[in-house]
Amino acid sequence: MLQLTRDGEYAVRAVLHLAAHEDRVSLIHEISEAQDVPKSYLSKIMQSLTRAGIVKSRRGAKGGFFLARPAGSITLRETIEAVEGPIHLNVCLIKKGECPKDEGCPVHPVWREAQKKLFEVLEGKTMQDLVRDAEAIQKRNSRKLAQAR
Amino acid sequence: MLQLTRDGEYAVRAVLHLAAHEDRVSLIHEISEAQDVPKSYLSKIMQSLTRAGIVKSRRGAKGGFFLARPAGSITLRETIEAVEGPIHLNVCLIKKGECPKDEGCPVHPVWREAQKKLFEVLEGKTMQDLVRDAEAIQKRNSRKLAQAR
DNA sequence: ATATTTAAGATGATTTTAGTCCTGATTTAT
DNA sequence: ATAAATCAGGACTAAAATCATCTTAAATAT
Ligand code: SF4
Ligand code: SF4
Repeated sequence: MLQLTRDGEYAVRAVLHLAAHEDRVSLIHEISEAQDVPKSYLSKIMQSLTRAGIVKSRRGAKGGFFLARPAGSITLRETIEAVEGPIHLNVCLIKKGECPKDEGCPVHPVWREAQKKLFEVLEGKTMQDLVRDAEAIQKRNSRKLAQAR
Repeated sequence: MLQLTRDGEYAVRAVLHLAAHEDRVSLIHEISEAQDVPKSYLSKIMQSLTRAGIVKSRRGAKGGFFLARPAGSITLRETIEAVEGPIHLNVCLIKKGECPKDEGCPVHPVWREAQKKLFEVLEGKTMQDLVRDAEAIQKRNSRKLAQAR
């Protein structure tokens, strides 16, 4: 359907939450509530993110999740690909020869270009950028609210 | 999975075939063989394309399919959307409020930008362009073959 | 020890994908 | 008129993906 799955969407929310609270560990329960993601589902998402090396976890009391690397080094693309697998807008972008027509196909280069542009956008924003953007939006919204009273 | 479905891929192949043979009607059977698309599946695809006003059909002997409009006015985007429905890279792009968090979400604008870039690419090539590109590729390939002998 | 917290795997309902097949409607040729 | 050709529409299906949930095991702090 050419649309992000819940896996990808939830992964972004979770990593963004960790980036916004980089100073401490966050619990599944807490992320789930704050980001509106089903708890047991989120548990699976976090496992993928951990295996992908984007977040780290500690089990047991005082355990939880935290970023494995600085928020400024984590992009939307890698967060999504950590849970959805590599993005390929069309089968012919998986690898050469995956579509038997790729050599002489005039549409193939168009998909390559489209995917390149998509990646540029998804790699252009780090989690740090997004946390800052969120703060700016918050500020703008409360200013608007103040004006409206 | 953030990937084009067979519907979209087959639709593009079919419309491209019609664009490359704009002077005459093409049969399901013929498109199916030339473009390597299952015949009965293609039949459904052509119905969607007809309903979307991209191709026209004539039934009966001497019937078949042909472009409803000049190849230069048909883009990849509309061909794909004719069979897959409107493209939305994430649910929040479906319409305002579809995701309850969209107002304060820092990721939302990123998806808007990504989709805009995708559309620019998919609208930047018409079927006429693609037919010409295909011819150019053909010429290049046969020249290479001649050199190699 | 015990309470807390993640890891891993099994399970399952629903939807989407990727097709097939059959019947009917329409057009053309004879 | 009739037969042949060709698309239109709908029913049907198998397999995979999506979106979860639940249970048990392992690790950690106190
Ligand atoms: S665009 Fe061309 S190369 Fe890519 S899948 Fe379609 S036919 Fe194959
Ligand atoms: S990116 Fe933001 S607005 Fe879009 S679906 Fe995710 S949370 Fe909602």
